[in-house]
Amino acid sequence: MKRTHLPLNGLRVFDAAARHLSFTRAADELAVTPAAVGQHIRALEDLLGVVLFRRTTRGLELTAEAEAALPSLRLGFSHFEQSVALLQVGQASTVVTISAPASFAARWLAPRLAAYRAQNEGLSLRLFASTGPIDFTQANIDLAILHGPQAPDGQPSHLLQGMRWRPLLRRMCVRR
Amino acid sequence: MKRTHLPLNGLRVFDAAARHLSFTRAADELAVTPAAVGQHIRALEDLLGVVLFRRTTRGLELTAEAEAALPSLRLGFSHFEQSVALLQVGQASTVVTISAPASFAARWLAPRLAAYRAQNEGLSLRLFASTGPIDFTQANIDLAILHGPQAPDGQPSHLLQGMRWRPLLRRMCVRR
DNA sequence: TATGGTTACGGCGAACGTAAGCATT
DNA sequence: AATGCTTACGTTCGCCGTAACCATA
Repeated sequence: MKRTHLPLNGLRVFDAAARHLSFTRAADELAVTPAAVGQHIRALEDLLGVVLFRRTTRGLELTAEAEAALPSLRLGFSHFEQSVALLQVGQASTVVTISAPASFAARWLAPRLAAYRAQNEGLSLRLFASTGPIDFTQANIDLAILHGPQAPDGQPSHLLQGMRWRPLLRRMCVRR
Repeated sequence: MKRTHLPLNGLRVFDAAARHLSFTRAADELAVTPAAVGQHIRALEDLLGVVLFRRTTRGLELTAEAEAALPSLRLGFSHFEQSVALLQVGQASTVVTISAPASFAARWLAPRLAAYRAQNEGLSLRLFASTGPIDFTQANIDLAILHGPQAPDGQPSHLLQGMRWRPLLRRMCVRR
């Protein structure tokens, strides 16, 4: 089946139900009702033309087909989790990415940053030298320092040493 | 991020957009509009707090974070595809699973089946000896042969040699 | 002017919950 | 009775399309 048409949500429900061997407990994990789980599994079985579970009066048993497919499915989820984890590297609260003009970064910021780093064990600072106007949609910047006559489009800025220091929050924060 | 909360559909859109480096072409692949793709990507970026694409006026560029996450994401999809393929083993039109009483299978069916096999190169027949009443929700049976005074719950059946031969189609077929 | 991403808004259908039912222990 | 899957039915909300907008080449 082509990637475009994979029943992703159905597969997730299948994985949960198979791990718990119970629609009820799977529903609990997924924060839905058992009926919703049953509907997903039924839809998946109908779509693929394969019975996934033998329904016994006390719980479930996996069919041979389901058993065969589960290892790959779980590998798939593991890779998805890893992928999202990689996306969120730099999102950990201990990593801050700062953009600043190259000269300012070198002469003013870097020395103070070194001291700050020394005092904050475990805090990771990434420093980017900016070349032009900062666009928070262009990179994953947490904090930008730049200079100019005025802050663009009314974003909050603070005067810093005769320069303007602009704590332009990244979109994640700005948007509640 | 926990498996339960992975934004699966968003990740699929991300994968498509990253492969094409274009929301428009990704939308084409996914059979939706570019607006829908943009909405998914935006939602994913907001959810994860990560910018995935630099929007240039002519197309897209991947951010470093996105670049780092893509290999795992694609591995994940590959495993999902393999998993579904495994589920559908036995669904290929060249594989038919037949359930029949053990004695009937051995004495009547097996010899004829052998001949039929010989005449139909590439057709794979799986034969299951049934022990009790057939329940199509209990296994992945394509065709069941059994005997008794009457077919259960009005499912279509054909008289076969003084026994009742019941072509109880599996759910996939019955339900259009 | 053509291309392509962005935004606002409204409609529709899939997904869900509720509640009742059924089978088994 | 208690557990647990199933089914019917009504509702809701997420996804999508439309259409207008904006920026660049």
